[in-house]
Amino acid sequence: MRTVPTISDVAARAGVSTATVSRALNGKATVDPELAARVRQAADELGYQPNGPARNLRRQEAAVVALIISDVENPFFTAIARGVEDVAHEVGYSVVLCNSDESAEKENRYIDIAIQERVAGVILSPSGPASGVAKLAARGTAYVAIDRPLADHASDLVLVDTRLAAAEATAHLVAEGYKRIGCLSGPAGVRTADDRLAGYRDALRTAKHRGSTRLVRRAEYKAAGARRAALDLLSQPEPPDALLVANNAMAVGVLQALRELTLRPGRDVGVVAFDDAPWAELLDPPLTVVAQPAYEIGTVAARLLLARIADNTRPPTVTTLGARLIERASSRR
Amino acid sequence: MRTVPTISDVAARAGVSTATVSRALNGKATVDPELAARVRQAADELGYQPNGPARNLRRQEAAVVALIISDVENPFFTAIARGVEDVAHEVGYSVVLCNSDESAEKENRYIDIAIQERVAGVILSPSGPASGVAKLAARGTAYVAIDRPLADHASDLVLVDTRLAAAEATAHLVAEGYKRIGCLSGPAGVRTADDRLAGYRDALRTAKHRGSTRLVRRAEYKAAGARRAALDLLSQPEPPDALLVANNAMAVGVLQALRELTLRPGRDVGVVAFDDAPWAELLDPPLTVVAQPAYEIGTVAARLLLARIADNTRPPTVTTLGARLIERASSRR
DNA sequence: GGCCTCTGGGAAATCCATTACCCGAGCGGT
DNA sequence: ACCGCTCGGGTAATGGATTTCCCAGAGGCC
Repeated sequence: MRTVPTISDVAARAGVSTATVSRALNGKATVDPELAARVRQAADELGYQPNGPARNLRRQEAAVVALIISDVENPFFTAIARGVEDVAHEVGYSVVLCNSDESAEKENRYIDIAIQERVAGVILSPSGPASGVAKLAARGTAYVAIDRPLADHASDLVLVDTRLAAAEATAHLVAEGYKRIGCLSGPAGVRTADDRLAGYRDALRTAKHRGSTRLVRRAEYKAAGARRAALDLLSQPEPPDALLVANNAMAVGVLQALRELTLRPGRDVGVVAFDDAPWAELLDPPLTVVAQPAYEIGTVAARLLLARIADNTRPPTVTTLGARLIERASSRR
Repeated sequence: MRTVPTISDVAARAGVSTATVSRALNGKATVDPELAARVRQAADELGYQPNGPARNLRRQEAAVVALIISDVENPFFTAIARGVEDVAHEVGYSVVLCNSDESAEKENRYIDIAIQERVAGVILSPSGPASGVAKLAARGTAYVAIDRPLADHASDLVLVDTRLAAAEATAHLVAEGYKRIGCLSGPAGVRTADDRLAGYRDALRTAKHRGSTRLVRRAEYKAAGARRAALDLLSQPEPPDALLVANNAMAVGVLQALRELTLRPGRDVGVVAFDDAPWAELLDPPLTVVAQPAYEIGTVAARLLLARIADNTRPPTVTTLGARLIERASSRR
């Protein structure tokens, strides 16, 4: 079992002190260039890699940001991850991605780990308002919430105006002549789900449509639950003739249900779903979607986080991005 | 700026030594239950969270495994991530997900970070045979390669018999009566891409079909390149009447191209693509796919890694999983 | 009762990089 | 020639948890 070289090994080999090695390797100004070169060479020859834990222990902070998202398999969140990563890397931070799976428990576990590892900051999509972020705040760890707001208003927030987007999507269905527009949203208590439902209701009210609880269902943000809910909605005596679907995964379930009932999107049941995906336009008919600026959410959140890492006393901000309705044929008769 | 409680604060409050606090909190056998309770209470009251870097420094290892994948946005890899996570969590390890983006440079960067942070082990899908894993081996860090083999045979490998799967898929197209079967594979040098192409050729040979380089194109494992390649392939004088497509993202590009050329999958051009996705059966016609056991790759790799963390002298193993052809209508005339 | 063993728990060494502090050499100014 | 300053670089303190080593006390045995 070979032993890993430490900074003293490098120092010995270069004939200098460990302090000089540290300064040279971290590019501190005041090191003779020739010495610095000798140090770098010694480090290379030994294959020296600084011991991260020791460095972080001393520095009291790791050049790492944690990104806690609720579903790694959802393209919306992976696009956010890309945005965060791109910005973080520019300034030498690494991103570790943690999957909370919509479970408050896993989310808390990852928050604890983030605190223990003394990461520089955390970006998270909180599973609920009673989130473990309080611990981050208590600790003074920088954090930014995305996609869903937090009960407290102590930190930065990056949101999408999802209520407005839902209203626009619904208004679009109204304009296309659908009469009994239904809504399939996520779990009660999940803010995006509540907002999308509220936006749907806003638009119905504006259009003087009669809403009905018979036209609304809520389910997990997943395909299976959405499929069951859609089957249920559509097999009623007076079924909806259009559906607003609150996310990508649910859209899959809804489209499965339509297929099982041999109903055609568009002609038989208008469909608009949240979140664009590469395959949405490959469907027949192509799926009308509300495209959320996922990548941008990531970049904005990352920049806010970096600013907050630099100065945690800055006042909290709320950034609200717009979503864009992409009209395709699934919402046209 | 409040100061974070340390183990000595807990020790003082519980009226014991730091050694006892450490033992109590880590569930070591030999601590008086009453004392242990007092320690736990003190820790709770102070909101004590052990300092990870300090712990890892002392332990010389963090209870973390790094998973380096080549594309976070590819459902194949996110499914693997789930598998790894599920197994790792059972035994108290955390998983950090790193996205190498098919770039050897980013991959190397993440390997360096993994080494520096002294993670317990690494699971990675190597971008190429000349991968930075040599550093892991030199360091004695446990690692497992997935999806693609490594030049050395020094560690565990979890693969899919992708050559066989490609041959089966091609044979299926032959059986369905397609005559000029083309192949769209990933970049040369990427092992999965080479294997899939080889399997395709195996099957043509077996079926006594004449292959032709005119029927083969290679592109990045992404939609855009695949779209261009497909347009190119299909606008030749004697275009293919069927295509084997080497991954999920490429399938999107191919289907876009078919749509642009108003060619219908199945009837006009048979299509089989690697990787199943929830939306594959929503297409019209539904897409025939080669479903790789992604989740299982993750669980198997994680278990191998844990075994190797426990004992790095165990002989290297190669696990080859099978893929399953799911016949849908896109490969039927 | 005396001696040995076993057990719980404390003191202090340890992990390794960073950095505060300090010292000596060299240089310019008078 | 001397003083003071700057600059490069060494010494040693530091961060916080774990773990080795050792001791005191309890209990068992003859």
